[in-house]
This record gives sequence, C-alpha cells and structure tokens, in this order.
Amino acid sequence: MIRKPTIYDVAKKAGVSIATVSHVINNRKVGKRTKEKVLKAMKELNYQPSVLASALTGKRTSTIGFLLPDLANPFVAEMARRVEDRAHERGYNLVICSTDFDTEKEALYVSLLKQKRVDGYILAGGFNNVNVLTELLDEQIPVVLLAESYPSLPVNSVKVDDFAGGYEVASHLISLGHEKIAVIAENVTSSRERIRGYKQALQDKGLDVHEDMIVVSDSSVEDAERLAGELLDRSDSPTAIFACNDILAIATILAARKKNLCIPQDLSVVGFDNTLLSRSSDPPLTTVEQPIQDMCSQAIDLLIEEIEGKSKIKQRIVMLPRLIVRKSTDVHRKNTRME
Amino acid sequence: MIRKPTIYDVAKKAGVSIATVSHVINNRKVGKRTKEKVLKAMKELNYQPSVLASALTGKRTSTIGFLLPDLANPFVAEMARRVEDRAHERGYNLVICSTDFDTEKEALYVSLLKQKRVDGYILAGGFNNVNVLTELLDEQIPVVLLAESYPSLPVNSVKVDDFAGGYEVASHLISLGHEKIAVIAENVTSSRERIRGYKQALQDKGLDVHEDMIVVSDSSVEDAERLAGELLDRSDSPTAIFACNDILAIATILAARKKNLCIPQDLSVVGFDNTLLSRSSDPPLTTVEQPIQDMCSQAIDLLIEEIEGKSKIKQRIVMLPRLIVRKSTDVHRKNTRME
DNA sequence: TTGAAAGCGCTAACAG
DNA sequence: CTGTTAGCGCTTTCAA
Repeated sequence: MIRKPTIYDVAKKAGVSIATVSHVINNRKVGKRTKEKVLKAMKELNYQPSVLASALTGKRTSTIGFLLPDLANPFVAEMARRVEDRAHERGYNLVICSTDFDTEKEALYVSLLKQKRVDGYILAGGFNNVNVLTELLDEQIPVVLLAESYPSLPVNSVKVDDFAGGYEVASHLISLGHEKIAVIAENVTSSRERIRGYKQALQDKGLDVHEDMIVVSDSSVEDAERLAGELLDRSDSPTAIFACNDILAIATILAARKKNLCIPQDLSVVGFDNTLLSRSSDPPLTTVEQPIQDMCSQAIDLLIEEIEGKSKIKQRIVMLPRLIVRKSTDVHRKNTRME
Repeated sequence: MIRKPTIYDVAKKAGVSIATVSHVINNRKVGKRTKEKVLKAMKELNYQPSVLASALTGKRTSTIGFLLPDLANPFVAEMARRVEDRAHERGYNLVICSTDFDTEKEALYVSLLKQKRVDGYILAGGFNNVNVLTELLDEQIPVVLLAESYPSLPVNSVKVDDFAGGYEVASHLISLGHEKIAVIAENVTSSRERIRGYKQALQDKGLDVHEDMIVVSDSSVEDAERLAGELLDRSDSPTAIFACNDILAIATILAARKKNLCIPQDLSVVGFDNTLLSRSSDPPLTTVEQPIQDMCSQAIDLLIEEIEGKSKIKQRIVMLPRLIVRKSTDVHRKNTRME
C-alpha cells in the first residue's frame, strides 16, 4: 500500500514550509503566488489532509454521534435520513448507533464515541440513560435531544408537541362517537405525553379515563399484535385504538384482521408519525404527522451552533403536529358488534 | 471544559512510564503488580484512550464507512441495522452516508471518509461510481459490496441471486396463467439481474418478451406510481406487474387503486425484499425474501477479515432468495377486464 | 508573508 | 519487564 501524501510532501514539492501549506489549507493570508504553487502541488499529489492529525491538535473531527432506538423503524430511519442530509450540508458526518432503549448500550456507545472524539451528539427518540446525559452536559459536550426532552435538564431539544398530538387524536375519535378508546403505547416519554393529551381530551369531553385501557408494548410488532389481540378479546372491548406510532397501528390492524374485524367499521385505528406505512396499509391509516424535516434540520443546526461555539443559550423547540384523517377511522356505530 | 486525562496523567499517577501504560492498554506482557497499579490509576482518572492519537500512529480507527442509496428506504434501513449490529459486535462503528445513486455524492463521501481514515467500506445496493470503486481497490482499501456486485472487478461481495429471484417471480406468475407481465425496475444492477431472470422464465415457458413491458423508475414512490398508471392505461395492459422492490409494488397498488382495479382479481402484483411494507399492505404482498441478516453479517465479517489482514482471497457470496406468496397474486381470469 | 519548532496523545522500536 | 525516545500529520505561536 502506497503511503498517502502528507503536508510535508506538499511543502517539499511546492518549495515552501509546512506552515505555509497549513495556512493555505485553512485559507489564511498567504501570498498569491505561493498560494498558487501550493495549490498546484496539492492537486498534483492528490493531497488530502488528515482529519485525525488535525483533530489531534484540537480541531474538530466534523463527525456527530447519532444515537437512536432502532434504525429498522421507518420513522426513525426517516429521521436519520433527514439528520444525515442536514449534517452533510453543514460538513459533518454521522456515526449511527441503535440502542434498542437499552441503557447499557447507550452508555457503551457514548463511551466509544467519546474516544473517537465526536464533536457532539444527537440523542433521538427515547434515550433513557439520564446519567450518561448528565455526564455529557457536565463535560460541556454539545448535545441535542431529538423527538424527546428532559424538562428538568438544561439541554437543547427539538420535538413535536406530543401532548397536543394525543389530544387531537382523542378528540377526533370522540367526535366520531367513540367512548371506549384504548391506547397502545411504548415505554418512552413521547408516548407518555401523548397519553396525557389523550386523557385530557377525554376529561374535557366529560368521559372517564380507564387506566386499564392503556397498555404498553415493548415496541415490537409481535408484542403489539398480542396486546391488541388481548384488548379486543375483552368483554368490554374498545371501539377505537390509538396506537402511539404507525408500527403499533399496523400491528393493531393485523390483530383485528385475525379476529375478522373490519376497519374502520368494527374498529377505528389511529397511528402516529405518518410514515410510509400509514399510506400503504389497508386501510390507509389516520395518523399524526410530525414535521420531520424541520425537526431534524433544526436539531442539527442547534447542535452545530453549540459545537462551533456560536450560541450558549439552550433552547427547547416544540413543533406542532398535524392530524391526517384517512380511512382507518369512522363514526362509531352502536351495536355493530352486538351480534 | 476540563482537559481529559491522557496517558501521561495515568503514567504519573501510577508511577510508571507511558510505555508501560500503553502496554497494559494493548494488554501486552506487564508485571502483575504494575499492571494493577496502572489499571487502578486509569479507573480513578476515568481514563479513556484517544482513538485519534492511536490511529495517527498507524493503528485502526475501528470505524467503517457505509454507503447506501437511501436510508429512508425500509429495506435499506433494515440492512443498515443488521450491518450496524454485526459491526458493533466486532468492535466497529459505522458512519453512514446516503448517496441517492448520485455518483458525485459517492465520490464526495468516499473522499471525506478517506480523510477520516475509516478502515474499510461497505457499499450497498447500487453504488454507481466505478472509478471510485476501482480507486479504492487500487489503494488496497478494504471494500465489500452488499446486495450488488461488479463481476468484472476483484472485489468482495455478498448478495442474493437476483437472477433466481426474478426467475421465480415470473414462473409463479406464469403458473398462475399470466402472460402479459410487466416489470417496474430501478436503474441498478440488481434490478437488471432480476429482469434477466424474468426474461429467462418467460422464454423457458415459451412466452415472448416485450421490452416495452419493462419500465425503469427513479426509485421514488411518485414516479413509480406514475409509471404503473401508464402501464395500466395501455390498450394492451398487463395482468400482472413485477415490481423490483416492495416500495415500487406499493406504488403500483396505489396506482391500481386509483383506477378502481382490484388486487389480485384485476391485477397481480409482486414485490421484492419482504420488508415490513409487504406484510402491512392491502392486500399483503407476494414478494421475495432476502436473507438480510445473514447477508449483512457476512458482509461485515468479510470486510473485517480484510481489514485485520486475515484473508486476501476475494469472495463473491451469493445467497438464495425465497418467494413468499401472499394475497397480491392470483390466477389470471381471462376476460375479467373485457367489459 | 513565511518559516522553525513545540506540541497534540499514543505506539513502537530499542535499551536497559 | 519497564523506560527512553523518535515519530504519526497537522496547528500554532513566535520570529524573521
């Protein structure tokens, strides 16, 4: 393997010192003529500066650590894509780590990324390890939370108003005449917020909240399908189910299909996230759209401001979600399932 | 920001030289007692070696560059997840770049990753820039192609037998009585192979191949939907459509739905990849399963063997796909659309 | 404007 | 077994 050209090679070829080459790399004041010589030498040698070496002297690595629960989840994958796009636009690379909501993995990956000296972190969608987060904050390492937030911690975050989302979903269902509305949630903050919104809507409309109508899944399709099935088997089964994300909603539909229930006639189902899944499912899913693109750009922008030291004030950005009504919800028809 | 402890700090605290510390880090022969002292010092200081510094002296960065077409594609996202898992198991991180099949982005990202000295590359699913690939190979940088291959180049690759997949799909459709079978493809090698298989099956069954029944999309849902629509508008419209991936198949279904065609009664549709989409769609999609997990582990393992210099013989691994028949295909009923 | 030289944190001979 | 020391490729004073 042939050795890559270094700054010394360029310097020699251009007949200048390495300091001068360094100056042109970082385009500082250099004589026009010398600059040209250096540029020419760089081109001829096909020289590419080593990020490692320059980072070692204190400069940035231009890479961002992106921790997320599971890349295989379409909503998460789409976030990743948007984050990546913005990061690249700004000149940063992304190293991605799926944590599966596992606090140990979270700690492990952060530790690894620290050794690689990433410039900052985006923690997305359900980062559970508060210790690690606090540590990062204490060490003044740039962090922004995406699609979640820790109200008690001074940390940048970007998310939708999950409470409002939950509220809208429940209101929609109630306006359709549903009263027995179950919820399938995940064990993450955003789900909890959505549930809060759901409860608030019920109360505002004078309906009772039944805690046993709220179940928490481990985020897998299988588990959600099982839970939905159980819900539907109850004597007092719900006429509508609010799934806290589209995958859970799809699982719910699969469960209902197994029991020969028609959607939306026998059961209304609402998802969350407006992923590709919600358009392709049968029937197309009523769901809640998050402004993913904006959220992700903002998150990266916030992070980079902090990395580049341009701002020190922490921000909590909350965007508004939007209910998208498709075919999986309909008016509740009394007696429909009384045969 | 407090300075992170370095090897010098550990050495001083343990009362030994930095060389000794280095030895215990890379666990080489060190006296039991001294080793303990060093370990203790490291723990107390919460010391973490700098990957940058050690990489600068010639060691690995333990990070792999992963170029893929688009993370937002569910099949690609799932590959990414599997690759990531295996990479982490083996102690490597992944930096991910979506190229959108754009040769310039491909070149740009590889160039950036070179500057960061990643140890090797996984190029997935449609890497078009042969120059860049050749360059990598010439520089003896470890590379493995995932879900694609360049038969003419000496490079490791792992993929399914796309030809066989296409052959199986077409055979399935033909056995159902279809004769006018269209194809919606992407402009990538795997699609071309699948088309070859499709053509072979037609020929083997004594059917004519009509090139105008094969259309190529730009991989977006919108474009595929448009193309499918056009196909269905033809006077001599197909009774079955083979979409070269599940997203294209979903788009086809959407297009058919718009024209009030029932699937599979009026039109059979087959996808490829067996993503979550194919299970959740309506009707559930007949599709071809790729052994993603195996492919991805193998790809990483191959790459790491090469990185760690354990093997120099290039391999081309081809796995067998499996047709999964669901509800989107049915026997062709003559006259169905003759009203 | 340009250059000499001292690091950045670690590894790897080479000595002892 | 442990320590000394010369780099790895680049940035950055400080002089010239």
